[in-house]
Amino acid sequence: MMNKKCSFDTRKNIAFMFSLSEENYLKTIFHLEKINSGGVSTNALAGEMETKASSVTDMLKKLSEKKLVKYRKYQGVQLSDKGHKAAVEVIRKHRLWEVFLVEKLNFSWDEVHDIAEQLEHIKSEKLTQELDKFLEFPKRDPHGDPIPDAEGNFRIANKVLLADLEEGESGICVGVKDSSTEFLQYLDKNNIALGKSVTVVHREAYDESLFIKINDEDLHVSKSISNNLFVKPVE
Amino acid sequence: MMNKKCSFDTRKNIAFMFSLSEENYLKTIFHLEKINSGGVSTNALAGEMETKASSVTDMLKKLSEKKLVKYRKYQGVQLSDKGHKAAVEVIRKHRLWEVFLVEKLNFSWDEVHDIAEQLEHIKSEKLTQELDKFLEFPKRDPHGDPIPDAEGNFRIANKVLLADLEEGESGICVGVKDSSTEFLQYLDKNNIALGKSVTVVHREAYDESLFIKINDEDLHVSKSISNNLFVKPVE
DNA sequence: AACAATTTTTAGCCTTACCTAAAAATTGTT
DNA sequence: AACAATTTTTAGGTAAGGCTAAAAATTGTT
Repeated sequence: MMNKKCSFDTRKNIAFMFSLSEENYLKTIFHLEKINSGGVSTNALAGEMETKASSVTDMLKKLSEKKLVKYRKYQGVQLSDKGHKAAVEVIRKHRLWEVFLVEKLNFSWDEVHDIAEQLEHIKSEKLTQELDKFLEFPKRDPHGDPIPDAEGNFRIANKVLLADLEEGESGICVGVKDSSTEFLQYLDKNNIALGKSVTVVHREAYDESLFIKINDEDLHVSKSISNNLFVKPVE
Repeated sequence: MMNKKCSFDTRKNIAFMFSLSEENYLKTIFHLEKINSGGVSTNALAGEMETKASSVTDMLKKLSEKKLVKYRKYQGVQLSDKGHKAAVEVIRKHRLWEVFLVEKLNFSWDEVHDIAEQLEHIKSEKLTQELDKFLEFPKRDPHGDPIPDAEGNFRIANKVLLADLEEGESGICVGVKDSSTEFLQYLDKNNIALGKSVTVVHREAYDESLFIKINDEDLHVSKSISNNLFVKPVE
């Protein structure tokens, strides 16, 4: 009675691991756990996945049966070790493919998300490893997010929001919090890129906007900008 | 009542084109049309797709409604222009990814099929074009099969089976008919590779085996080998 | 502590892409 | 041309992953 169908291919019996949908849930639970650690609520998950709460409940039961999450009715959900591992693997693939698209195929950083969202579900351990090697084991993706290694360990962190720097402090741009096309293109337009050095010259108390110096040019950015750009504080 | 779900992603509304399953049917119909041109039978399709005839009938109705095939009950099926174009696009992507895996990620030619089977369904025209460019517009995949260009035209052909060469004739190995791991590894073991030159020294009448010379070494191959290796005849 | 508001779950349906079993059409043989 | 064999289609079901609407649990307010 076992059906030979699997998550990505009707024909071949490369039947392993998790369905596309399961992987997307695990990934999203992972991201939501980061934001407000503690259990993730059904509604939060529904919002993030653009689906209905009832669908989420169904899936949580399924993930729970597979021991991928710890789930208690009405009490939200948490990844189990097994689920955490699976989520990190998907994230690793997503970010490696983003590096590939930008570094090798001339994509800009605001174009890669949707394609990586597809590529992250390709099943082949060897493919992931060889891609990692081909890209020379990058530590961050094009948006500055850390790429876990083959064992699932994130090797870097140490980033703060530009908004959190004090007057006079400096940092190197290392990532973005908002990955929307609009924000990324704003950065491009104003010549802000990862790797560049930025110094907070003055903070306008009234609206919390910042006067910054970036690569010797002066720029005035609103709170909603400084709140979405990560920097690695310098010295 | 329209559902925002699409073929590959539960979350994003990149809702275009065809489902994974539809693409696999189109691709398989294309291959079967090559072999014995004329309509493709339901049973042939069921055999090739490892599914049941009744499932095939269901899908043919669906493809027919979408004008991807010409289908008349009990009379088999043929690709329409639209279906042909879609099938060629999938084949183009499959073969480009195979080149990528072998040329850039150190895969051997017998390992790439199953992964390319997944990658061929990734939706992004720009991705396909940029990949083609990155690979420097290859004309054949690692098994010697021709890669259609962006307009869907196959630019090469002119290959015959080694088995069809006469005594004394020569050719350059350009492709394989059987892509099984077993056959490909047999070729590797005997130092037969695409691009190499081969000459038929003598044909054994009884079993149709061939005594050949390949890169200055003598080799005796059975009919079932010579019948699965394509060569481009020389002069 | 009770009641209202909100969140979450349940129950019952839908669609895709499979399946089996039975019916219908086609093909091959005499 | 008739009948048997084969092929193909129809009818009715299943599982995954969605949905809506209603019921149940939790939370917040007085």
